[in-house]
Amino acid sequence: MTHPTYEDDTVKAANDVSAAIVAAVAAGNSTFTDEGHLESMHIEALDAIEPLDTAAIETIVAGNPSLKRSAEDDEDDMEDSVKLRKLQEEVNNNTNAAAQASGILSSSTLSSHTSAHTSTNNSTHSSPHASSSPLETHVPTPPATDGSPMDVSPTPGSDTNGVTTSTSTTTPASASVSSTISDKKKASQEVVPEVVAAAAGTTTISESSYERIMADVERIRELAKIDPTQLASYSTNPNNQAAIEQLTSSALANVLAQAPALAPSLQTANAQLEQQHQQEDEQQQKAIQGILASMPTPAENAAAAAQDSSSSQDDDAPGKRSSNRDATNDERRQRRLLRNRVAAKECRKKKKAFVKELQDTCAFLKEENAKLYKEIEELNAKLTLGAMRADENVRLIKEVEELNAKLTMGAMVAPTNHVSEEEVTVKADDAPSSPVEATESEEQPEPTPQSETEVPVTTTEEASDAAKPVVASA
DNA sequence: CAAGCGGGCCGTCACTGCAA
DNA sequence: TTGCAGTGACGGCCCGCTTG
Repeated sequence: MTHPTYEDDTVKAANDVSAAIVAAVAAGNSTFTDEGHLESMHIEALDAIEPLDTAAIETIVAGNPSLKRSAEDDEDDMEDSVKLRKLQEEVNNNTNAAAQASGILSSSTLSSHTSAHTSTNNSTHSSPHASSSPLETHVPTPPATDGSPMDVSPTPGSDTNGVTTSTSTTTPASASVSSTISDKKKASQEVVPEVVAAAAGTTTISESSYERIMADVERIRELAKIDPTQLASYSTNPNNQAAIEQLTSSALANVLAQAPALAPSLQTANAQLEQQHQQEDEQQQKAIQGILASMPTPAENAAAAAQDSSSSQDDDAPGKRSSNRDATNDERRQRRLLRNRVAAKECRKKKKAFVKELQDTCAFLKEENAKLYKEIEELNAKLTLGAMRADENVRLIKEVEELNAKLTMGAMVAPTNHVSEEEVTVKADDAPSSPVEATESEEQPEPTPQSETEVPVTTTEEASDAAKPVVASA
């Protein structure tokens, strides 16, 4: 797992220490309970296992339960596995973002800060198998963990559960660490508090994640009681780099997932960068003004004026109209050209900004247009559906009218064929007196689309009943 | 690998509008 | 009227890409 934004030396320094820890574990010194172990370790043992490959390291680490990551955050748990993949995706994203930021900052004086940040990440995110150096076991300050056992905020020279967190100040052998690594460590330690502060002040790390991280840190510290010289000796073997990177990837993903903590620092860096650019522009303007001011010296002006048989007066400040009168034609031309160069630059700059703004506006309008088109399509679809329903209603109404007409026709025919004269007489007595009432009573059972299906199955008697008033009125 | 081509950047010229 | 800022136009140079 290589992070392109990390400075190679810094990564190497961090990986060197981590690799040495892994090597020491592989050599059998997996339980370090006190400082005595440190002194009792043999460098020869480390030298013997330097050619250790990735598979061997994983086998050894897997065989030691105390070194193995807990099941809750290992691949044994499918859920965590999925989470891990997500975290790794976030890591990639954050790495890209950091790469961009680093690329931006690399051109400025802030590059050292950026690289220090990233290197700090690399050192802090190590897994127990490839733990970071005890020289820089700086852990993000836990969010309000009063008296919590997880509160392992690093204090140089302080011990937590008897584990020395900073061998650079407590272990005499640390002096033998290579100067290159020491320089990198110093650079990292200078910036670590900023990151820690940013992490503690601006981000909210979930408790589970924090516990996982702290568990890693604890394991790291247990493994970290190794002579730095041994670490350095192991780290010199390039064959171990791949194994180190592979082993650090898991814990790295855990902590890098909290990378938003770096956002405030990156924003600050960007703001500083913009401020620096403004200062550079101002300096450039001042330089140009200085050139303009220095070009027509009074002596030269006097000489030129004498040649031109014109009066020689004291030169005024640049920009004043009287100054150019005293300058020679060539001087005036040079000054004009210089001003025009600057003006042309400004104009092009302005033009580019304008074009960019236009492009942004165009992109925005395109997006907005697409949204509106989609909305129009939706509304048209709704309209079409409504029109279909209206047509259906019209069709149903017509059908009802036709059925009513049929009923009417059937009723007109029915009395002559099927109804006896007596019934007609009786019914005629109950019939409404006026035709208006007859029509109203007929229309009373207004057929609805739901009742429309019942109309065709109306019996002849019902039909005749419905038609009786009509017959009576007729 | 050299030639051609296109794009970007820069310097310069010419012109316009504004202000002293 | 004069100086100056702003800007379009033009040409030169450089760089990257494509092509034969």
